Amino acid sequence: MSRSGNAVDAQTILDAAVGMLEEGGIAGFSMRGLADRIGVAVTSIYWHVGGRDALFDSLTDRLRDEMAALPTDGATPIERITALARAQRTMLIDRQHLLAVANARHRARTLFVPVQQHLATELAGLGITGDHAALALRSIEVHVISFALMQFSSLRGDKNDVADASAWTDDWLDRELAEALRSPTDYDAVFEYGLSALLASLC
Amino acid sequence: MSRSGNAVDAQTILDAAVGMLEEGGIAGFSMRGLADRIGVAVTSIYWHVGGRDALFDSLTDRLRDEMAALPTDGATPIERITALARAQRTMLIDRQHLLAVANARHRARTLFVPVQQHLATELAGLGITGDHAALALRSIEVHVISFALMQFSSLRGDKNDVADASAWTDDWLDRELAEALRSPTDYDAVFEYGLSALLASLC
DNA sequence: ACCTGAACACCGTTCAAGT
DNA sequence: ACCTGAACACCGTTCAAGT
Repeated sequence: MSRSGNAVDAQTILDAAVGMLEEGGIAGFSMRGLADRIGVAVTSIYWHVGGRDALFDSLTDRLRDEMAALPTDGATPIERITALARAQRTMLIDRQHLLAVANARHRARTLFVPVQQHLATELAGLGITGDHAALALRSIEVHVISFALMQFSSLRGDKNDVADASAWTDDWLDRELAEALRSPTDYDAVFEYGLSALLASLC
Repeated sequence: MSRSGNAVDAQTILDAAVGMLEEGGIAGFSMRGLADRIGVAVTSIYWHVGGRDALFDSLTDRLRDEMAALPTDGATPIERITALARAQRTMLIDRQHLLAVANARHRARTLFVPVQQHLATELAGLGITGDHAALALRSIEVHVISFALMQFSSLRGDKNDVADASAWTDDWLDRELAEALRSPTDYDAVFEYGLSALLASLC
């Protein structure tokens, strides 16, 4: 419908898929809708990129490759690790819907791969190697990715935050705590809190 | 099909839904399939519990209520917090599919509600109150839940662990680290590592 | 090599009709 | 009050047929 030239290749299809996902999320995505958006029969998508699963896998691979260029500046190893974790988190939140796509394919952790080697180098700079390095690396990995995953998920259902919070009446043990728990979660603060706890345990 | 008596009420339907989810996961669940399993017309489910979303919400509420009875033994506040976090994590892994259901409704964090008050009490015992307590509480919350969510998701796509690991050749900077990263993630160890880092930052 | 339409086997949901 | 069948508007995927 929306296209005039007929240069339909895998890249064009993937680009259109990203656009569609950014507009309506994973719930708003369908093979048929994607075909309409490109102006082609559904079946032609199957020829170029395969089915839904294959398409989602390709999008995941694309996002993973984009993650290779994340900035890693900072004076000390700890600062560089922090910067890397923050930058990746920002990018994942930015690309919420693609993260959801990776997760739908159970491949969210794949997105961490390009960061692993950088992180291993920084850990080595701190004298952390072997099993300990592997543990630290994976802790940071899970913290960054699962956190983004959950934040994304929570933002979509923000009414629940309020509903659940109604359980916190003021006459409960700590008025300031009750107050804080009644307002929506400050994900940035919670992320930083967990990250610095993880990094502190390294030294 | 499978029932003879005709006592079809909301509870029976929810129980059957849990059974169906345990067998085939969220992907294997459908309203029509559930109706067949009970031996009733699909539309009768709509009368008793509402549509798919309402049904999933009810299952989430049920699981949330079950979380109220988690054991909290330990000599010190830190030990009791640790025990609580571990017990909840074990239960979430046990009920993987129901956790996935809650997540599909963007209500995974709801599952933490029954634990919140216990945790707040223990934090108060450590002299932690107000905003700091809120931050600590939510850090533990996100750690427990998002971790279980991700572990569940990863286990379903375990082939990726191997595929991604192929990037780790031995001639890379740290042989022992490469070795460790090539084998599948020990989620228990990573969970404990992150949890103790969080708790250490409390004191 | 590329694109198509038709068909298959599914979905969730609504609603008028039954008892 | 409870349950039904029919119908609507969707899905993803396959495959033989076209050019």
